[in-house]
Amino acid sequence: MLDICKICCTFALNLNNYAFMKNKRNRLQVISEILRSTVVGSQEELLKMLGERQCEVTQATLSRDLKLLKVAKTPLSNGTYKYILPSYNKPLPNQGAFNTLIAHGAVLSLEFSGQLAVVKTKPGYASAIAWDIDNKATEQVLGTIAGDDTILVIPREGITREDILDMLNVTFAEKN
Amino acid sequence: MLDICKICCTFALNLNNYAFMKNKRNRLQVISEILRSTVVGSQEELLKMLGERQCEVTQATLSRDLKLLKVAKTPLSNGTYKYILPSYNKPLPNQGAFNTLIAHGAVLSLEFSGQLAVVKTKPGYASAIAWDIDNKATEQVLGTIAGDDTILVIPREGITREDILDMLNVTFAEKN
DNA sequence: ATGATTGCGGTATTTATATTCATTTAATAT
DNA sequence: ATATTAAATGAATATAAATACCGCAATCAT
Repeated sequence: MLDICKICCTFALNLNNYAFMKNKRNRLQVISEILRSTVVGSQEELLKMLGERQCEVTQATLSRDLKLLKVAKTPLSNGTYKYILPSYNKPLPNQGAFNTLIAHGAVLSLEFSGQLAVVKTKPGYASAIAWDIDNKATEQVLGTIAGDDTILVIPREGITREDILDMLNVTFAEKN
Repeated sequence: MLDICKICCTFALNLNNYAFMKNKRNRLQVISEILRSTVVGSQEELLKMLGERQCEVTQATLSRDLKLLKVAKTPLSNGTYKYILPSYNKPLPNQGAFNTLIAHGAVLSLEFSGQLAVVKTKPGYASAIAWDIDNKATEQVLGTIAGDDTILVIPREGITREDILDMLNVTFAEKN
């Protein structure tokens, strides 16, 4: 007897309309967005930002949310701290070049063989794209080896195909 | 007037002899090792582990150390937390000749993923080093694939990580 | 319906972490 | 050596973050 909660449903259909929403799901979304686009150094700070976006909660809830989202707190070089989303929903810094290449059809295919991934590219493009992958997915990828039109991607230990797919999906998604 | 601190020098040469060391440099090293090999959820916990390794400090110092090392605290799926090292100061997996080569700068790192090993080198060095490996380690190594700055080493079946490390140490010992 | 169950979220609190301040220790210059 | 400067550290404290506890509201099972 599957019955869908009307409220949840409503919100599910309005994921991007933050104005009048005050449920968890949306809040998590908002938190993600903020953390993706801003350097936030404490929960209090984040709390304030949430407030500005009509998400009024307490620090306790925020702490729970961050735990749920697996947001890590990491020191920065400038002596401050930053909350960062886990890699699979982390923005790839400087997405420009890589996506442009995809958009232009430089990346032809992606296939897996066991733990390894192979990216086929237009001739000559491999090293350029491999460099991008190296730099944007250091968390998932141990290294890449590029020939002329083929890149071998070696995921880190513990990284699943899904992880790699997620990582690339984010990238691929951006092209549209 | 460049004069090298004798103590630092000593310690630099004895990075693995923790027994009698109680300086910062070493402690950071120890902390790295612990975090690399253990799930640590709080500074207190880490503090205890340090104590067991003759690094007795206070939480204050530890906090500063972690900040220095840019260690992030991240939630795990099981509801606990973990301190994680940033990827760029990940393991220099062992000591010895190979590390000397690392120190000399041509080989930047060696990491394993499953049965495979990936060697990172300075740009342009990969094929040269791969060639050496190919020729001197046919017993352990099935083959290598070199890009510009990355070598994929494919060990033969039954060859352990230890074997590979030993091989590399032997192979590169002669070079210095 | 009605009681059970679950998940969310706030308050108060505990626990954990960062920092200030004072002191010691080590490096550098004289 | 000795003085000077800088780095490292501990004790105490301030700040930040996690959680125990409670109540509420929504769903579920009967």
